[in-house]
Amino acid sequence: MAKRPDNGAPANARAPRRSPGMVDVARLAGVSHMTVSRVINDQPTVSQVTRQRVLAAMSELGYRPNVAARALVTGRTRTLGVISVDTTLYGPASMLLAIERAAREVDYSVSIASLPSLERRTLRDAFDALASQAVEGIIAITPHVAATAALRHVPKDVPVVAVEGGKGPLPTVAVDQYLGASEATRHLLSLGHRSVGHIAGPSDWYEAQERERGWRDVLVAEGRAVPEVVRGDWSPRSGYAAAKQLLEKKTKVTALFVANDQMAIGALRALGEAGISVPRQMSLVGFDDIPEAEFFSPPLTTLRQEFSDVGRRSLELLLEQVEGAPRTRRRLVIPPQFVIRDSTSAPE
Amino acid sequence: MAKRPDNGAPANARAPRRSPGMVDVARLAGVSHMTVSRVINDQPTVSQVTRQRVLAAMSELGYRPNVAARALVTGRTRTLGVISVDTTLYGPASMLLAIERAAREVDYSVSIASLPSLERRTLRDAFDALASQAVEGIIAITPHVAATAALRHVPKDVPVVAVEGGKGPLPTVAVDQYLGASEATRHLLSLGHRSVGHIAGPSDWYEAQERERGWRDVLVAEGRAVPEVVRGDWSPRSGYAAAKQLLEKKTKVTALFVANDQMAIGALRALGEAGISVPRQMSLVGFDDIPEAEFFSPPLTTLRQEFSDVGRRSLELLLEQVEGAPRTRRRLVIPPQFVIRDSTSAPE
DNA sequence: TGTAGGGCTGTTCACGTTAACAGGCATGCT
DNA sequence: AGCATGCCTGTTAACGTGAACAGCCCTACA
Repeated sequence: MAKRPDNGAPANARAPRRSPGMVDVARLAGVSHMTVSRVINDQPTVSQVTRQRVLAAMSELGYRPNVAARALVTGRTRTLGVISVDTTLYGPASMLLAIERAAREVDYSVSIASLPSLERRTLRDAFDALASQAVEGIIAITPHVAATAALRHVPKDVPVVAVEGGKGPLPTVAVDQYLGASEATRHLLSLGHRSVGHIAGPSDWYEAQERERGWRDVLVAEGRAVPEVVRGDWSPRSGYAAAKQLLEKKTKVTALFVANDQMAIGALRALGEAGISVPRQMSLVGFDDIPEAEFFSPPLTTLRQEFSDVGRRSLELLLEQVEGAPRTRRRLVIPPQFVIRDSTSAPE
Repeated sequence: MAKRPDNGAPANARAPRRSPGMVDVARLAGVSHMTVSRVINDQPTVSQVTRQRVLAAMSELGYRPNVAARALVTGRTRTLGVISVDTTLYGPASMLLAIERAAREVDYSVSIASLPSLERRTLRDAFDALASQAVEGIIAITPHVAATAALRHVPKDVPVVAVEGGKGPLPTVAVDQYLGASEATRHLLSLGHRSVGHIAGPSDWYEAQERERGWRDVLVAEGRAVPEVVRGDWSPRSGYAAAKQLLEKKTKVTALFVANDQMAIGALRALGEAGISVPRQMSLVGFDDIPEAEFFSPPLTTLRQEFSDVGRRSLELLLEQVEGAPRTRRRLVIPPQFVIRDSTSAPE
């Protein structure tokens, strides 16, 4: 791209010696390059003495197998890709971490591609970036319904596992958001609250939809009023704004189910500013159990998602496809864990 | 590794057709594979008509360049590696995200390797994992002093940039922790506090050391008493424990500089439980400005680190090395930004 | 008209590895 | 002794791409 002269520079300090290859090792060990290959790949048909000699030569030369050459001939890269939304969020970050750890354990490396926004175009870009690297499989942490939908229109020549995606044709790992939301709502009702308000996540997120649905269904089933939903974008700031907005409404409520912990801390702040005491005047339940939740004021009742579990499971599912059976259409659902702390109580 | 029969299965539904290569495109377009190569690499010496024909053939066949073959012949992989500690923390996660975005923009892909613990052995493993993939450069987000030290003993054939590492032989990008800590401490003193307590981070973290040093130096310079430090591990829980421990000590203090925001929320909780009002009876300053900090009760005065900036800069530094000059020994220091909110005030 | 030169295209080779097959050399059996 | 067998090792041929060089044709100029 950049035009350089590239000719008038005789000072070729670029590559004084290129890195040693199998032939170099072979020469030093007095064997053929093929024997070196066999040693590297742990094939049993090499005598102990030869193996030792080769090993010695390898370490003397600081030999490293050339992955490109290997990939070229085997057609396998032992690389996996992870597509993820904003990896700054606690959930995606934890999953990514777990995936990488588990992958390295079985000798796969992990490439990442983040998703700046939620357009379909963007998912394609991320997918292509990964596919161009010849990853052998992709885990898509794409909680937007739009993104999950876009996943269906993606080339089928590379295995994909969706995490937290809606129901689709792909193997999926997800936490049971609906169940968690139901539990939260039922818990609040059982404490004696007449109804429960809801600060929801962005409407195009699968998780937000499910949590809202779980909440709504319980209220309806129990014959309670269903207050109007206020919506945030998962950020503490939006939770703050949502709670403020909620307080201005006529519909008074004594309990609030907030779709994630970050918004909950914003809500907590807004409630504090309005002089409303939690849980005395308002009960609050969050979702996620981020490490901070236990130390909110008051400590937050919430639903714990085992993100690292989700990450590990999604990798398992992916490897199944990469190494084995052609198409699994499994959907793995992991229940969240209800953690009761001090932000919920009976109404005054 | 796994022994399969692999012979008695005539149903070879494995690879009905292998993916098309340059020769296939070339044949379809009626040119040589070399012309296809030229089109792909945007070389100007291809006529418009030919180029169009090749392009058409490529898209008809769904051709994707084979990165392995390309890497084999060029010796370049256009892959970068990021080694990072616990990417669940807000800082590392933000940097990783910024790095990936910036890298993709210039057509590099990013592989990750996490660091389970802080032993030197582990850093070597991570480094090796990346090096075996033939990454062209590595960004090491390794705030442990031990890890940074270990970085020195790493093969020199691949460019490395250290992020938040101590002073060493490597190019480095870091936030000025010392400056931030000084500012925080001076701010508290200027409000009228006699001295300032400190909840420090783990002693083997470079950032923790610098923040402690900045705090201590200001106290000493101003001739104030230097209270004993209590140490946490960055987690909210440890901040909670540290604050509790601090309250039991005889040395009473009216202001506290906490080494990060997560510990600050733990401390806030402990203070709350002890009936100590912030900022009336105790002023508090954190570090990082995580998104939640603004919504603590009360909103936290803290030092903002522009993590995405750090990430972007470190990538620039790395690319300089990868693509250009042989050895930069630059150290880029970014000042943090002091954000005053409601957790600090004059003492009662 | 001859020829130099530029624009465009093709041929050949090398990159470092694994797959497939071909031995060589003992050993053990008939 | 002859031959099969098993263990170990080597030879050769891909894999798909880019670098280097060679050559074609057409134009411009002497």
